[in-house]
Amino acid sequence: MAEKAETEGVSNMVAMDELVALCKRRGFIFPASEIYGGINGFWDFGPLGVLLKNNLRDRWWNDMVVCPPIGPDGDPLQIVGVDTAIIQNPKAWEASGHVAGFSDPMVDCKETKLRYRQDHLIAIIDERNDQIFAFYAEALEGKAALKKLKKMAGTDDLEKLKSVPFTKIAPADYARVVGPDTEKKGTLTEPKQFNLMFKTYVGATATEEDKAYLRPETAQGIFLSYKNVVDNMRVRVPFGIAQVGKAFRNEVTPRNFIFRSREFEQMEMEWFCHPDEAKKWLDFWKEQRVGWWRSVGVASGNLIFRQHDQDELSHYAKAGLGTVDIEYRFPFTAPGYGELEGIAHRCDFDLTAHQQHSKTKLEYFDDSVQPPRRFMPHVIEPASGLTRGVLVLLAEAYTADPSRPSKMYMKFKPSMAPVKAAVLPLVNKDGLPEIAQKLYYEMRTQFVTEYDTKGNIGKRYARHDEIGTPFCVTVDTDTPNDHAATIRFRDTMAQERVALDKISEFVRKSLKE
RNA sequence: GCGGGUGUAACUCAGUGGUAGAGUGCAACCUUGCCAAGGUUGAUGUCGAGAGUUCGAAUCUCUUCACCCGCUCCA
Repeated sequence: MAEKAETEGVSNMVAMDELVALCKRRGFIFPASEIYGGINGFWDFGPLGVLLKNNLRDRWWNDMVVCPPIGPDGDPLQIVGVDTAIIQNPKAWEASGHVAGFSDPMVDCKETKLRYRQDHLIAIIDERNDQIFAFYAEALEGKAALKKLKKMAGTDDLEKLKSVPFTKIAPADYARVVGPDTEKKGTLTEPKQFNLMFKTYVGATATEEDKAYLRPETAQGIFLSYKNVVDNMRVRVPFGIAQVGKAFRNEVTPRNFIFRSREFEQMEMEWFCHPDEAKKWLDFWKEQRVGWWRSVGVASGNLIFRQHDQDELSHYAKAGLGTVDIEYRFPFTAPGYGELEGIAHRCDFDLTAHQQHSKTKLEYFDDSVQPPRRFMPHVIEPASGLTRGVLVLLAEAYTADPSRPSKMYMKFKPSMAPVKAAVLPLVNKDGLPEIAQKLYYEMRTQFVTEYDTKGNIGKRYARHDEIGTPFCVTVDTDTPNDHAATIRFRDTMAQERVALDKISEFVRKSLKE
């Protein structure tokens, strides 16, 4: 990957295996259940990883709920937070479309070993000899497809061919089907169901009637609590409800470290607004969110917007203004990009669905305008992966530097860094530890600070480079006399001498940037 | 799920049937007085797991698990 990235002119891109190794070695992220051989698609956050994740989460929560942005009208937006149950009434997932839509029947080709989504295929039926050709919808337009059709049909006359969705073909007829990438008949297997929702059982008896699901997205919990929030919290449309929490998906193929795992964490905010204002808010949140990612230290050049094509839109977004993704240039996608956050116009899909299924009125009555109006709010949803965000921060921070002993350092924005400062006595004697410890006791009450006396000073700097500590405070032999210590900056390795009683303030200021 | 690859110490890896190794890291002490310096000492492995072949398996066979790459999937 690193080589590929370099040839494409992408500089400073870390190879994933190096990043994964660092994450393990320095306590960011471990394979889950490793002593039992691991478990596919699950990862544990180690001591540093959880600090990093919490920093990102807290920042999001602060910028969404505690201190929401100023809106287009110049007033602060109104956003409240919730923390809903991971397991809800299973009917909620029927209403949301996940029970039906969260499973994609797939067919495999025994000949070519390729796999196809059944609903992505088109069947061309040759009525004269009962042959059926399966094609990828988009591949049908090519000349090669035409050529293949003519060849297989044994004639140039294609008038007799009929096209139907492949889902209409009964598996019993698959023996007559020629797969998309082969010329043989009968190589496709029966469709297999891939249900991406985790099932569980509520109650100790665990019968089919007790079946429930682990949420595949946190958003539904917000829609389910929407009525309670509106009824009890004096919120007025437009307003938002935010939530951070775990979600679970039985991904077909968990891949790329924590990028696609089966248990992950989402940061989602549902913004409820009048249908006529959806466009305005979609544009607002789009800019707001990409700006936010920049503010936590992601370089603009590694972020792009990508508008979803009509046919890839989620079931809830088909009718609306679409979905735009904020994508990041991950090491494994470079020079391309991978999804980090989706900003979707969910229309009134969810509230309407829950209103129907639950028979509970969810429409909003707005009497702040003349004449008063009743409507189902539309939803603009900025939904990002916290877990993916952590991966972005890690990939973004990894900075090669052959000139320093560690050969690299983690260039976290100081406010995101797991450890903000380290207090290091230059040598572990001559009264230095006592002074350093006193300083450490003061600093640790304000931000995550480590105190380290082990090994020579170079080794300690190197270790803190690897975990991305932005400031190392070194108490040296002059300190007892001048009551000052040096602050060593991670990114430049430069040093600045600062009075002991000003050091906390110095670090605190730097963290606000 | 399919195909290919990998799996040996915390990390990187050597070890092709005969007593499990190196470097780094880690721990202790000494030395050291600002960038992984030096010295002494020390700990760590069911060689991913299970079964088989063999007098004997890290090594050969089978099964399984995990990770990586490709396909597929990714609300």
